[in-house]
Amino acid sequence: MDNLLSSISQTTTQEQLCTLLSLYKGRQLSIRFMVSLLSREPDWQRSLALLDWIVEEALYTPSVFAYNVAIRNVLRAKQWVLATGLVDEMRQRGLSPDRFTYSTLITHFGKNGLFDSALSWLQQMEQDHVSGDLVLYSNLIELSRKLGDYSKAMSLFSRLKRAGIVPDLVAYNSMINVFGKARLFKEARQLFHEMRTNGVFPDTVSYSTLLSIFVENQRFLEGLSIFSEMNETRCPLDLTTCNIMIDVYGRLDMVREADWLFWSMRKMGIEPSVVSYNTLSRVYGEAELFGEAIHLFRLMQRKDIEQNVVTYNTMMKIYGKTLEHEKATNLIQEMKSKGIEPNAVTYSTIISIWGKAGKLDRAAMLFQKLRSSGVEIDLVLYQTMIVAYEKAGLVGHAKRLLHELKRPDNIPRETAISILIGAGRIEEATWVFRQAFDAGEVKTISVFGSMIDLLSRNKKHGNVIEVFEKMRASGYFPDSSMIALVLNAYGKLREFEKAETIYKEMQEEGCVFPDEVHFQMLNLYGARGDLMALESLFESLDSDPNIDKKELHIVTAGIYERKNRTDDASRIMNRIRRSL
DNA sequence: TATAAGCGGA
Repeated sequence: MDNLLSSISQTTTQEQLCTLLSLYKGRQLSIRFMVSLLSREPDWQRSLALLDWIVEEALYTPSVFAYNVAIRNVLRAKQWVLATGLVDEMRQRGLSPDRFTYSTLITHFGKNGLFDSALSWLQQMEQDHVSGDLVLYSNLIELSRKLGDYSKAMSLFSRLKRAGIVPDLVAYNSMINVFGKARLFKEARQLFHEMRTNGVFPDTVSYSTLLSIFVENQRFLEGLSIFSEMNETRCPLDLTTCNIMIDVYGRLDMVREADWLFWSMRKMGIEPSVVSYNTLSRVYGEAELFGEAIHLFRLMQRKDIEQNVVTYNTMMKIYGKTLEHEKATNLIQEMKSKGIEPNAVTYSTIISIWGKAGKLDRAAMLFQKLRSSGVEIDLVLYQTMIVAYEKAGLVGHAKRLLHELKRPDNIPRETAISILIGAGRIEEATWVFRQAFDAGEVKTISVFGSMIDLLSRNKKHGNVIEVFEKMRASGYFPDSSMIALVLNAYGKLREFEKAETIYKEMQEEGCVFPDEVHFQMLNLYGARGDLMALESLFESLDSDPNIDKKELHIVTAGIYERKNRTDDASRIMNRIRRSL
């Protein structure tokens, strides 16, 4: 046997392999041997040949294990159809896929962006009563999170808990981020309680995650209170926490505190990183402490602290504020000479500075050069140039740039769509969106979101639904603001059934809605004149502890009033008085 | 599993 194993190498041809294997025809081969054969085989085509050989020549039914290895091999080669075929084949042989089969399938499909397929495998797994494990669900949650599909992450999290699995610290921390990104702050905070109930204790990352969520949403005061809670519970600070807090203090104009924190980091045993220096520079810049900022920049160089493209971009912006555009320009040369490559941020900063300094020709020339040189032009860079033209009164040039987005050359179509949306160009945005969607180029959930936003603002209800359906067809879940807009569009088109379906479907999936979405559904029932459904939804919301009761009663009573059902309206309002 | 920089006007 060992002989056989060692005589198979990468260069063995298909024919040689068959000849070799035929020597062993009829011999009893152990499962272990076959699996090791399969595992040693990195070439998916040959691994399939081996599997066939095992079946046909050795008259041996491969085990689930052997199939799992073969499936893994073809998946590594991105042979999705073959993998699916292998699962069918194992079923025909009376073998049931186990948790490793599903785990392999789901992780590979998911990591390659085939999210829909990954989820349908998950569905099959649940149908087969194979329980997924924490690792599998965590992987899927992480994937959804990275794609920005927070609703799907919530759905997976609720499935995980329904499967009786207790999430671990990493899973909880992921979900704090998910709820925060979905702007469900109350739910994000509640996770801290749930964690403690399950014996999982929030750590520095848990707190820093929540902290950064508040910062992202400009809720700096809540950030401060999280920070003090962190200190009260004696949760240790680390580099990231300090960096976030320097930022928070800066945004609250508490420069002295930012300064103090930065300079006491070393005493706490935390070495400030380039991020700490960059953040403090920006804080100085915004407080117009230009001397301090420049001093810090030089200090980094004197102390041989790594500087990066962010350091230079921040400094450039500061020179822009002090109207020293020559110094800003010189920084580009200086960074290049140090081997730091300028990026899209560098270019949009300098274009904006030149535009304000009246050097529009210089800005336009640079922009042209960037476009033809293949540097990735992103949303802000493109918009900066448009804005620079507009400010100089060159409206024609600005319009030409927008018009060129209909046929983007070296600009990704998703970027083109976002720019057109930002400029409020509905027709062009819709047109490019359709083109890009048909070409399979719309992969970012936020593009769907901002399309729906724009169309909804302009009362294009039919188009809202069109984009929404395309998004669902791509396997993405809508977030709560999208649900609100879609419910509204269905209502305007008097498609109440469809609205109800979405609302219920997403809830069954385990998505959490803010109160407004529930209230909107109540309104739709009212608009349809379905008072039975209205009453029953009202009752179920009334018993939900997470819903603001006072508002619920006011909204429901309002609906009854509009229907001239004053008795019902006062009945609802009376209940609020009773409960107070 | 958490952190830094660019537009600009709603």
